[in-house]
Amino acid sequence: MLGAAVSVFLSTFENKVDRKGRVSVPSSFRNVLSQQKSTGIILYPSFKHPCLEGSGDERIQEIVSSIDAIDVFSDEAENLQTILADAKQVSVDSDGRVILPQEFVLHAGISDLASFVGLGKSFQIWSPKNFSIHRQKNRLRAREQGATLRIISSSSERT
Amino acid sequence: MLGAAVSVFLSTFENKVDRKGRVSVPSSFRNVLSQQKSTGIILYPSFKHPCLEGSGDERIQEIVSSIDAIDVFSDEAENLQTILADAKQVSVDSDGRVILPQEFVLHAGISDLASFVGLGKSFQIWSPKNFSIHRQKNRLRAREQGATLRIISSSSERT
DNA sequence: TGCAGAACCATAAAATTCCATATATTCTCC
DNA sequence: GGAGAATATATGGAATTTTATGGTTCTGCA
Repeated sequence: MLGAAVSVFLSTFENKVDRKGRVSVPSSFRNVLSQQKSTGIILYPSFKHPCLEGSGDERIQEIVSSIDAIDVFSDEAENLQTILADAKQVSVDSDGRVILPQEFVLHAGISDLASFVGLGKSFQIWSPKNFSIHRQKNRLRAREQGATLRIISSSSERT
Repeated sequence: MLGAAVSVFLSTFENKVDRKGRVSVPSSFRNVLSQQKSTGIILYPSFKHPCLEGSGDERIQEIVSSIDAIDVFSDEAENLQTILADAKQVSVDSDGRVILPQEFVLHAGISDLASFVGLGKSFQIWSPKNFSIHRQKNRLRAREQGATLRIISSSSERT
C-alpha cells in the first residue's frame, strides 16, 4: 500500500464494468473506506447531475442528523429524506468490487466503463462521457472564478 | 545536505524523466516536504498554464475544509471539488523519486525532462521548453508594469 | 429449476520496492 | 591546502507485490 495516504477521496479513476455489473472500487478509495471502518458503500443518485453519489456509510448518519436539525417540513428536509429513500448500500467483495444496482446504472448512463471521482469526503460515479463534459465545464468556470485564490486566502487563517 | 535549508520551495531544478515516468524530486524540495511532515506530494494540473501544481499534502486538508465551509451545492464548492477530482497524491520512493502520472505528463507537455520551479509555499513542474517561454513572458510583463512587489510582513504569519 | 448474488481462482498489467552505479559534494586527516 | 575517504544525489534497471479484471463455482431463494 501507498504510505499512509491522505484519508480523503482523491483523483479520478476509470474502471470497467463487466457483464454482471461488477466494477472495481479504486484501491485508494478502499483505503479511505477501511480507515473509516465502513463495511460497505452508500450510493444514491445525484439530483443535480446524471451521476451517483457515494460515500462511506457514516455519511448516512450525518444526513440523518442534518434532517433532525432542520425544519421537518422544509424543502431541504425533503431533499435529504429523498436521499435516504433512494440510497442503497452495496458491499465490497474480497476482490475490491461492488455491483452497481441496475437503476443506478441507468440514472448515470453507465454502460461498460465507470469513472470514480474523488471529492474529498465523498465521491461520484459517472459514465466517462458525461464526466468529461462536466469536467470541462467546471474547469472553465473554475478558471474564470479563480478557484485557487480562494483556497489560499482561506488557508491563511489556520488554527 | 545543503547549508541550513530554508523551509520554502526555492529555485529551479531540471531533472530527467525516465521511461517509466519517474523523476527525482530535488533534494531541497524533499527537505521542505519532510519538514511539513508530508508523506507524499499532491499534484494537479494548473488551470492557467500548461504545467503541474505541486505541494505537500496538507494542502488537500485545506481544500477539503474550504469545501466544508461553503454551501455544498454552490459553484464555488464544485470549483474546489474539481481540484480534488483532478489531483493525485504521488508518493516519494526511497530514492527520492515520484512517478508523474501519464495524463499529467501530457497536460504539461513533458517528455524526458522536467523543471521543478519553487514558488515558496508550493511549486510547479514544467517542461523546460514551456517554462522558458513562460518565464520570458513574465519578465517582459513585469518590466512593463514596473512591478513593485508588495511584500506583506511575513513575521505575522509564522512564529 | 433457474436466477442473482456471493465467494473463489487465475492472470495480465501496473505500481512499488530493492539494488547498482555514476557523479558530485563534503569531510577528515595529514 | 590537498589527497583520499565518506556521503549525498541523480539515474538506470530488475525483482516483487498490488490491482484490475475475466471466468467459474456455489448457494440461497423465488
